This record gives sequence, structure tokens and C-alpha cells, in this order.
Amino acid sequence: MQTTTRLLDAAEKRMRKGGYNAVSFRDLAEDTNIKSSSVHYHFPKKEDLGSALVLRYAENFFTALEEEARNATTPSEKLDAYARVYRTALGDGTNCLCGLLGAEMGGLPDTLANHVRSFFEKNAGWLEDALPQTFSPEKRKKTAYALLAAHQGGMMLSASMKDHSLFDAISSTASKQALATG
Amino acid sequence: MQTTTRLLDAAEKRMRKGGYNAVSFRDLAEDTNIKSSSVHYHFPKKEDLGSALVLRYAENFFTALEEEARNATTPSEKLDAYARVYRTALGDGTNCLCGLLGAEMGGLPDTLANHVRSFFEKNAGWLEDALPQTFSPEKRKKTAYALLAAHQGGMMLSASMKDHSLFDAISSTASKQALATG
DNA sequence: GTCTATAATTTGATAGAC
DNA sequence: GTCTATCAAATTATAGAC
Repeated sequence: MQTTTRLLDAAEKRMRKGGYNAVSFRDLAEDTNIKSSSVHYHFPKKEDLGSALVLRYAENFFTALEEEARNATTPSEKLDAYARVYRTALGDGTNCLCGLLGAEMGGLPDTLANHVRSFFEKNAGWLEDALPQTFSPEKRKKTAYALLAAHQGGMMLSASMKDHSLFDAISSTASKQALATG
Repeated sequence: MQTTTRLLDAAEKRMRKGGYNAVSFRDLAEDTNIKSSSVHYHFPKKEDLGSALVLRYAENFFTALEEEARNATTPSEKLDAYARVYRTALGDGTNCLCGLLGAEMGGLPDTLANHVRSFFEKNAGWLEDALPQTFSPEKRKKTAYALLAAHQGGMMLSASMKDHSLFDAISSTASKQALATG
């Protein structure tokens, strides 16, 4: 496997545990069995590493979402697909990379922060499109952000309480409510 | 004002921007015009500082919640009071301290992590009690965590998108939905 | 692409004087 | 309680050889 990929894998694993400042070039060097100076060859500045990580994460996320929602036709099915992608990302119990970085936003380099905001905006946009066309545009926007907040909050809570079933309960409750209040 | 208090104020301001690892003893020393060695007198280890900070934050939160909900009788009024406390905490646009630390949970000292979990549990407990007694206990628990997730996620999103109105929209949407689906 | 070597800075923490 | 002085370790980053 490509060294760049292995570095991003190691960085994602660490960053999703403790955040941006919990990752060091030396840690990644040890994880991948190279020297920290070699890490700088792949990512000159830490900000470069962070940006690449968020961009890859976002790309993987929306690719998975497209795949998961391929056969979904109703809003309910689409929201289920959305929930499954988050649930898969939760995986072994780590928070969403962008949820974590979003929380640390005030301490991040600008370009990195913008990539994270972009991830949220694209999430909200996808959800808006997934909601019933019978909803007004304003209602769709509000509901989309409510769903995004529920899934981000649910993932953070589930990871921090070490209780995966919490996410499922929160996700299904929020989705059901979103469609019920047509 | 007490030095300990000024230190906690400075630490909270910094930690709510960039997280646990974004706060250093030297930063706090400069903020309060003392030396970093003096900061260690008040908080021997960084973990002590973090724990004291979370405990104070939680205490202030539930004191404010009790006060805000004093005259609330209906579930709707209670949820409004809950939302107002979060909205006040959002204040100038910084995330909830426990929401941020919850996201970083995997990189925190154990005692600190437990204090954060306790904050979430108490939040959920309060919400369970606030919901209509006509709801089943299981439904109250599920709905309580959905509301907690919505407010935590809403605060994170609102702070990171620099859009305060986002929180209001998310909060009111979630509360309305929670009570509508009786 | 990876290495050795190293610089410059930051960080958590302690000893002991006042 | 606060200070000076200091330490050991960690961290981001660069120069130059292979």
C-alpha cells in the first residue's frame, strides 16, 4: 500500500480519537515505520495533512452515501441510507472526523476549517434533497439541519458513552420525527 | 477576583475554542498575569485543571437550568427552558465545553472523561423527567437522548458555521418534533 | 522517497527562595 | 501564593546525504 495512504489511515485513526492536536508527526512515523522527516515529504505542514485527511474523509463519505442510497426512492429509504453511512463510520466507536474537528474549529488553521464547513454544508444539501418535496423549502432546510445535528450529536454521544445502541436510537427517532411532522 | 477563578475563566475560554490540547499552562499564566509555575500551585496536573473546569461548568449549567425552569410546568415550557440554557451557553459562538471534550473523549485522562459522561447522563435524566408522563419510560429515554443529541449537535454546528440562528432552528425543530410524536 | 542530524519552540512539571 | 530557575520531553520543521 502507498505510504501516503498508510499515513492518512494512521492519522485518521489517531485524530478521530483525540483531535487535531492529539496527532504528531512522530506518532505517524512510528505507526508506519518511517521517520518523521519522511512524513514531511508527504505532507510538508501539518495543515496539509489535516486538509488531505478531511478531503479524503468527505469523498469517502459521499461515495458511500451515493452507493448506499442508490436504490432508495422514498424519503424514508433515503434517510435510512444516510443513517447507515453514519453508522458504518461510527464503526468501532470513534466519532465522525468532521464532527470532532467541527468541535475544535476555533483552534484549526483556516483552510482546514473551511473543508470541515464544506462537509457540513454538503450534508445538509443532500438531506434537503432527500426530504419530501411536499415540504416547503424553508421546512426542508430546517429539517435537514435538525437531522444533521441529530446524527452528529448522536455519533459524538454514542462514541463518548461507549454505547453504540445510543446512536441507533437517536438516529431512528430523529428520522421518524422528521418525516412524521409533514 | 480569586486567582483560581480567573484561571478557570481563562482555561474555559481557550478550551472551548480549540479543545483540551489547545490549552497550555503558559497561555493561562499570560492570561492571568502570573507565572506558569504559579498555575501549577492551583492545579498541580493538567488533569486537575480539566476536571475542575468540567465540574464547574456542569454545576453552572444545572444551576442555570433549575433557575430557568423554575416557573415551567408543562413539558413544552421545560424544553424551552432547556433550550434557553444551551442558547445562553452558546453565547458569543463557542461550543459546549462538554460537547467539545466529549468529541475528544478518546484522548482525555480517565477522570476527566468520566466527568464529561456524567454531564451527559444528568442532561438525559433531566430531559426524561421533563417529557410528558404519558410517554412510556422507554420512549422518554429515547426522546431524551434525541433531544440531547440535537442540542449538542446544534451547538457544535452553530459554532462551527458561525451562524447562531442555526441553533435556534435546530433546537425548536427538535423540541417540537419530540412533543408532537406523542 | 527515505534517511541522519539538528534546529527552534513549546509543553508539563518540579525545586527552592521569598 | 508567587517568584526564578531549570528540566526533560515532545513537537513542527528544515538541510543535505544516499
